[in-house]
Amino acid sequence: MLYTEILNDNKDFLALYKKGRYVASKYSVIYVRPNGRPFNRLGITAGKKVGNAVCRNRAKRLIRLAYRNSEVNMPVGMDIVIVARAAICSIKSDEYCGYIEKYGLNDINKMFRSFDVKNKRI
RNA sequence: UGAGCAGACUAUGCGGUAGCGGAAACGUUAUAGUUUACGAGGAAAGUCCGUGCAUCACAGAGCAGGGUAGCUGCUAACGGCAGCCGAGGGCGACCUUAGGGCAAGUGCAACAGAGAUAUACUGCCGCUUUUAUGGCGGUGAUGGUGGAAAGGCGAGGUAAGAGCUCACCAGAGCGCUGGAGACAGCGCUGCUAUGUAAACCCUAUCCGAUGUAACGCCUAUUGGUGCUUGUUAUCUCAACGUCUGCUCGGCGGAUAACAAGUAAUGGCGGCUUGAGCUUACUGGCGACGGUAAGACUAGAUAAAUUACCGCACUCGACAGAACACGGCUUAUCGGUCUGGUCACAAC
RNA sequence: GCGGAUAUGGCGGAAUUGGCAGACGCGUAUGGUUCAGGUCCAUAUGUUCGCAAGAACAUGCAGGUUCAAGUCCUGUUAUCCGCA
Repeated sequence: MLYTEILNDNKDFLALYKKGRYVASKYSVIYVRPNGRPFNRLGITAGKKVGNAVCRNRAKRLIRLAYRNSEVNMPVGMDIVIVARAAICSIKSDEYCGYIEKYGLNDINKMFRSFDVKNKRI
């Protein structure tokens, strides 16, 4: 991945859930927060509720694929965590990629701008 | 042809495009990049057992605690497997089986019933006496209760009865024969001994603890903290710590101050060449063993096998390695093969 | 990776050494009390079959031991928790 590192630390996850903004949908929940670095950091969560190990792995793969496909259009300098939901196992990858390109990108950009405005005011 | 039994194998296939993981080669000061081959399972799962490996402790003994339970073998080991024995089921192929001991001791057996591990309500019989009831004695055949009533059933016997005697059957002990053994067969003795050990327990046998986040190596920096070593001071010879829960016993004197070293964090190793795999021959009824040849075939650290397209068909189940291996158990769409059995029909 | 606990009516929650399971409380339904409601009192309340009497099945699920299992043993499913 081009501008992206892997978000690894439990502290960062917790901070995101507390202070970040989020968009929920049927398949996933996206949390976003600016990190003040020249690259993005991506974390993926697939909890026990999603399904068995095969399901969880598939969810993670789909999310990584979708992120890779639309990475070019993303803003830079964000922490992003995507939480998988149970419905993601039963759909094709096309559907999820399409969803991310159509709605997810929009939402992320919106949220990113809203953070920007806040920072300028301060 | 139908039904049924046992065992083995397999786990959609092929092609294209893009992508992921570590490895090798090329390349670069170094990144980047390019190419090549490789890249989840029969259960990878549950974690129910057993091993290896690593560390800790080693001075051992006893008790406690836990596992196993027909015999003989196989194995690194096992609670696994194979063959056999006993018991039970099936017409049969075959299947199931925690299958030592209650004839060492203790406990428990509700309700019902006279009585539940030893007695006597109704009976039956004998003797006695106020002759219509009581007393004494014998009896466990009769009645009902119960899961179970003192081996079963028949005959003899008796006042009535009773293994009291006898035949057959079941059980126990002893002897002989066969077998490696579990056990089987035969004979004799004897007269009986309720069930429960998946109740405590007894017998035989096995078991140290912790798990690769173990553990080893390298490394940044002040202070505090833990550990180790050295020096000094104080206290004393029985407390404290440790060795498995306890006891005996063993080992370390203890506390404070100062100095030096070390650990944490991160990285690397551990990490995959193995009680392994394939093929051939061979020993054994079999589990399994032996010999020879060949190949190297996942090793990640938020964690890699995917996505899409096309074709084919029977339309694709359960499901994803995290130190490794041997089993067991559970989940599973189907398909293929092999060997027995029964029924019907034909020859 | 390692280890532990729990499961009983609609809900909470009993049932001691195996011995009549559905105690007790809440809830629900019906009736009474009241002008009306609440409170209070009484009765009923697992499922199936049955006119009824009653019978069968019921302690997460599947087996086993026992005369008898919620309780003992084995396997399994779900939920919850702990350690690192």
